[in-house]
Amino acid sequence: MVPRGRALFWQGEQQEQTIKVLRGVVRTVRLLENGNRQVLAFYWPGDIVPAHVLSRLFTAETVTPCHIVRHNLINGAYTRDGSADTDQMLEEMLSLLLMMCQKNSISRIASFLLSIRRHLPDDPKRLDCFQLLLPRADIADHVGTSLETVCRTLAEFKARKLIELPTRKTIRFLNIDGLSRIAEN
Amino acid sequence: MVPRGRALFWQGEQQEQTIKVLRGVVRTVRLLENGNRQVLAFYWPGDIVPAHVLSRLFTAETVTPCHIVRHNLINGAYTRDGSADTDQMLEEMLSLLLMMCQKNSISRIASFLLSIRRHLPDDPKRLDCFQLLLPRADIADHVGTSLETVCRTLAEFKARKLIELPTRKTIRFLNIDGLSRIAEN
DNA sequence: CGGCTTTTTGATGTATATCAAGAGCCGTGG
DNA sequence: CCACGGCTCTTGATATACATCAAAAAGCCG
Repeated sequence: MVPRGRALFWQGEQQEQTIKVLRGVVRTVRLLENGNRQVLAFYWPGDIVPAHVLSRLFTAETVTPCHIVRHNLINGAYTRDGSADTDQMLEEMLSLLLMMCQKNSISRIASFLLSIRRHLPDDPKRLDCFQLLLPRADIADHVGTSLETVCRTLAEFKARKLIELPTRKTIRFLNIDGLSRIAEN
Repeated sequence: MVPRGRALFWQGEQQEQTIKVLRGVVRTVRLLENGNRQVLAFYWPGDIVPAHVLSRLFTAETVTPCHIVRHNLINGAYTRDGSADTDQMLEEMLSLLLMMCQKNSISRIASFLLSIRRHLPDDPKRLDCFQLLLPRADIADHVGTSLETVCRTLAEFKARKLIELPTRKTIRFLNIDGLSRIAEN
């Protein structure tokens, strides 16, 4: 079990591994010259972090406490096609790029919510609710705004009855179509 | 010779080729849902457009009249490692991403100018001047602003004596360090 | 020389960053 | 069990960079 906020590898250190997430959430991050962070992607239970292709460019960190398995590429029984990892990274970067191309943050946040929806674990306490595991700052650094804007946008979605936020880390989706329309801009 | 404004391949049509630029400039472009364009990259004489990896996602078009050679991957004498093309595309997407992460367009445009500087052909008529082959709209769609902002920013660089613009399509760099400082933000 | 495209510049409105202060939540330790 | 300190989050006020609309100027080609 890896506690939250730990680095799994650092930007620049070459990895010969692949990391599978069993429980929790992992993020890949790049530290920018101007001091800002860019979150490339989040990895959910079942996802694979292709460490050997990412590690040159990104740092991986646990967003929550995590269970992970490291697969050694050299001698381990590694079944994946080598190009699959590169393809996955390409896909991640493309989807981030397309997100960044959307002009206003409201549609970026809407499409982000839709994209993570299927991954969120149920909230045992509440019906139809999910645990929104990510801090606002992480969302902001992924979609390219400030965390204040994330807050305000979520508040606005709530006001428009697109979502509910029973607690800060709990979300209920009320109107998926409405969110989709906003996401399309 | 391919005239300007022609498509070399269309987003979605699978290519089994690679395209080498001998003269002129090529751009790869993606049409976005909201009607906007995103220019992924420009290709200068000597550059290779890895058509077989890009063509699923991007369209390639000539920015100026071009001389190109198409290399067939299947039976042609193709010396490049297959993964080199994927790597190149990754690099292109990463550099675009990092560019989009810079918050203000002034630094994006500064770093863009610096990045194309070495590729620009000399202007035979003027000393120390280069032919700025790209239309403002292409620059805008690459760095993610409006073409008006590109104009104003160039005008500002001129006012600050960082560059000169003897004609619309001619540029002289007066203060590279100054531009670099702006690029770093 | 007209007519077309590209570029420039101006005026205006707006989204969002930034600064700031307060509120809610959580874990630790008394 | 409560109290305290430190986080994260929320909300407000303000400033500003930039998009957008519009019109004029410059360059280009037949």
